[in-house]
Amino acid sequence: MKRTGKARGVRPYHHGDLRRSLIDAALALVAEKQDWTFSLREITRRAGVSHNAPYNHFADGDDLLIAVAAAGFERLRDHLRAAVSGITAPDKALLACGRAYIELALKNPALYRLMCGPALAKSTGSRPAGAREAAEEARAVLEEIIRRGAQSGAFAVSPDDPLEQAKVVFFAWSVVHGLSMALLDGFAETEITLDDMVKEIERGLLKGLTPRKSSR
Amino acid sequence: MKRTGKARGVRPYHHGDLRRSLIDAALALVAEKQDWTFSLREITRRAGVSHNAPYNHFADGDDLLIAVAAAGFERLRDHLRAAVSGITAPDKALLACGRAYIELALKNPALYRLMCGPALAKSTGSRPAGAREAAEEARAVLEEIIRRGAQSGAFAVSPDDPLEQAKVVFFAWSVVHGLSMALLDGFAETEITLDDMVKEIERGLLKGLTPRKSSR
DNA sequence: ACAACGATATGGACAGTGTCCATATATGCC
DNA sequence: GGCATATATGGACACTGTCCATATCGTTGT
Repeated sequence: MKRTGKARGVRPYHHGDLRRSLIDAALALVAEKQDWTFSLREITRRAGVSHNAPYNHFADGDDLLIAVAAAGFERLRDHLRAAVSGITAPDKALLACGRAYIELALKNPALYRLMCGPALAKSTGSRPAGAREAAEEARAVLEEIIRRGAQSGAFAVSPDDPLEQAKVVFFAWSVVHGLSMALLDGFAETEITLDDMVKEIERGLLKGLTPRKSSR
Repeated sequence: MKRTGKARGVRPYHHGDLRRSLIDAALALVAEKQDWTFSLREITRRAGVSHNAPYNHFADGDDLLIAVAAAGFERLRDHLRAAVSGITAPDKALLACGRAYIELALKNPALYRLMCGPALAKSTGSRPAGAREAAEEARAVLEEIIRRGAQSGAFAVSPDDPLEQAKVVFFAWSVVHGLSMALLDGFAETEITLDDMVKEIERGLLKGLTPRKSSR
């Protein structure tokens, strides 16, 4: 059963796929403790390896956490794709996308915070391939919706101005991100449900606050 | 000059106001390193005290960080108040408030992250008086603007429905928070300026995306 | 004024941590 | 087969958070 072996680099090694095992162990710890201040050694204990094993796959502890965040973005991407698949109306898709995003963030707050914090905070250069990539693919879901809405005339966005579309994408992303974070932070003093937030997205993002037929 | 001493509890002590000194030292470290992973002992070194001194004022390291976050919210509150003072038109005030918020967040990203992370993440009970208080006072600035806009008819919000107003406040806060974070996270692939964001707030929050005179 | 007391700071100690180094062991290629 | 290299292990060290006992100062009651 010897593999001809072209040194792909990303396959089971001596001890199995330890890199993946470590990331999974860390993901489990984040989910359990809702925190990522656990020690690197705790991860190795859970994975059943020596306390020095990670250094063959990660530069240091932060590097491992970045990889964990990357895994989180992959999940987000898949979740968003699944949520909007089959929905053709841009406004419906936008709401479904926002709902799915918030849903996932609230399901594992610590992981979401981890994704937003350390991983993205560091200079963009040092991020492993998967992280930036998955994050951009997640955003691509939203981009596609905005683009379709601009072309169909459902959104008040010029279909021929990519920069304007990019700004709207940025804004829409910020809205759901902000909603998620504000809720995570317990910033909603009043009881606010997921449906309330979707309604607020509809109201605030689609319709705006300025009266349609002003009384002036 | 002896004070009659009614044990107010919040005045210079034996060694001066060490509690405040420690918070200031930590604030300085956060600003310098743009990170809060430094050790408690490093703070004590900078403050010139023993490595055990903090334990007379804080339960543990996290407790100190929470106090640092509280100090950050006080700054934010003051900054917002200063930014909107004297602006009467609700829509102008809203934009000025958002601009000031983002401005401050971008000036010290690490502090802003700290405020949003550990401090607010923990259960609301354990937070020191100042934190929640200052955060609510900061939000009160926004609440006031929304309330005025609702009453004057500048915003499409019922002036008699506090819950509706609360939701709009929540949404508006989320928007600026999300914009700040998205920018901090380097999420804007295209070059986006502060003015761009204010314009996007105006467009997205006030006017909305749905065409006014739809072509349907 | 003075003594007793509580609050505040200090130094010592200990387990746990991150990371370097040298060493062992498996894997892939010839 | 044998060798280079990637992968895992154990030892070591400085550093950290936090507990404990001790020293010092401020306040309060009398």
